[in-house]
Amino acid sequence: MPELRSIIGQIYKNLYEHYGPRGWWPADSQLEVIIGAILTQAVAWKNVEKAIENLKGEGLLGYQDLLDLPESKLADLIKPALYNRQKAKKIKAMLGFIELQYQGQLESMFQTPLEVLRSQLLGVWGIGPETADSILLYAGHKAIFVVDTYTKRIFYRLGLVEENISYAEMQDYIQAHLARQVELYNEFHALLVALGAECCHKKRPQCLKCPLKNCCQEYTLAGIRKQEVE
DNA sequence: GGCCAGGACACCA
DNA sequence: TGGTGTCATGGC
Repeated sequence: MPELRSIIGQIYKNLYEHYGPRGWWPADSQLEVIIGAILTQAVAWKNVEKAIENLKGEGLLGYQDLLDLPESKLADLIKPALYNRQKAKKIKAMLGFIELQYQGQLESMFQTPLEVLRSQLLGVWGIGPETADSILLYAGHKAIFVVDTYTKRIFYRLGLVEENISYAEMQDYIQAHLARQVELYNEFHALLVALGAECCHKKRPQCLKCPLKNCCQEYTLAGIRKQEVE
């Protein structure tokens, strides 16, 4: 266990003791991480698994296979992941970027300095901050924290941040309180997702089994009107 | 059968 | 800059 400080460290510790190591990202290759990061946009991971299985089942999760695959066929295969036509377009845009900028070489891409590559990724159509950071952390092993809906919701309900905190602010907050280590960022994000998926749903503000203990009581203290909770 | 699930983009004021 | 509509499947 790395040295931890502040309340963030305590949250990490509680979650780690409750869930154990998550072993993220659930993928067999860097390319699979990239595809999964796009597919999971606005969707729980369980929806993505079937789409990934479809691609694997057809033997189409290789770089050149995906590059050659017609967009419409790709859209059909990833249907279970929701917004499939848009996501097919996004995957194609990402592959086009890798092809054009790095001649299809992921190793070369991930040798690019973090801030430079992040900026490039954000320039690709369909790649926003969370998707870019997921790719950088989980495929590129770069020390950057991935913020998602769960992260904001959990820290808001703990009374630590504003409800409408921006992506960059939330990321700065975490990174300022947690040592810049790839393994730490990897595990913490995965643990927050585990908690979020289990009990911090949007319309279920109260949860009796939360391993963070009383975070939902804090939720009422964080400025939420009581009738919205009850 | 309705509702909800790890975003990102376009468009508008 | 911030709010809103759009995308559009599958499981509970």
